[in-house]
Amino acid sequence: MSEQLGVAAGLVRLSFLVQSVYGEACEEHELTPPQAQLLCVLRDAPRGMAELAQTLRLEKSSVTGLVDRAERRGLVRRVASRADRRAVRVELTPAGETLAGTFHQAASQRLSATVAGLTQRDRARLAAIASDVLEAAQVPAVFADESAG
Amino acid sequence: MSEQLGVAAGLVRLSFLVQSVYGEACEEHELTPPQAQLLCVLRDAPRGMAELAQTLRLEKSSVTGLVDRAERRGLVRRVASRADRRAVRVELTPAGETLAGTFHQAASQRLSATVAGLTQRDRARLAAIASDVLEAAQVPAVFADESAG
DNA sequence: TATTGTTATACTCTATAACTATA
DNA sequence: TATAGTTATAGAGTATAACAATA
Repeated sequence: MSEQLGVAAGLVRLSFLVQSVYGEACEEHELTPPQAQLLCVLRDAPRGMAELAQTLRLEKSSVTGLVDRAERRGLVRRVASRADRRAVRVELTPAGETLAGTFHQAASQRLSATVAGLTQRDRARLAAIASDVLEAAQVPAVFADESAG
Repeated sequence: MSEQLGVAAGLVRLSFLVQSVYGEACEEHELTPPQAQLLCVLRDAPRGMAELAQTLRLEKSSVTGLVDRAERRGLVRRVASRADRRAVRVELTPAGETLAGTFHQAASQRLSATVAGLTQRDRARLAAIASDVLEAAQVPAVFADESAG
């Protein structure tokens, strides 16, 4: 039995653990974490480049490169907007949609396994507390929920 | 009031939030997240390169570069081992020690602020549940605890 | 003028493969 | 042979600054 961590250290270490598990799911699907994030965001709906920059917390020029590489791999495509001739909408290709779905499922399973040792009650508490924190922080939904909840 | 997330989505989104807050503390101190992690690990004790690779989950060659850049910035230094002439020990310089300390404090404060909206009881539950998960997962301590608890 | 997006550039981070030196 | 660490190389990711095109 190790000592009880403070909440700050607990959050940091837990987040590194989660990122590590998420990264394993990425490797399994030959995705880098930023690419996986991109696909997961686009699963919800197509986005413009500026919108992606805001959601992913990146500079516009970084999004250009990220989308370039995903497009080169056939996972997303740029579609010209008809309303605004400056703008593009980035959307998943069928291959990207499939990959995004299987990735999301695999990541969810790995994360569930990571907390499988907790009691049912503690898992519910963890989910509830996380929801509270996220709601207060107004975080963009960068990973979809698919719980029965 | 948004819906209650499932535990997998809650963990992923929470971890992105925490990484983002951690990243802000990094920027404030002109550190990249991997550099900050390196300093925080070395705060505990000097380490060999192979040991660092394991703790940070990086290849040895990646650690070489990370330590190179930190050393160039005067934050760490390589000290030849006397027991094993192949080996080096990486340790914090005084400047690195100071920076590591103020970074850790700043990050802790930001994280505490992030969960300040929770009840005292929920914060304690979150810390306890995180401890349980981390203990089960055998995670290396990449961010020190300095709570009273 | 403001916004959308790209290009040019530079640096950090990371892995793989091949290497040196020591154990 | 195995281990500790570095070098060479290549690619992803990121930011800043400057730019083009459209609103």
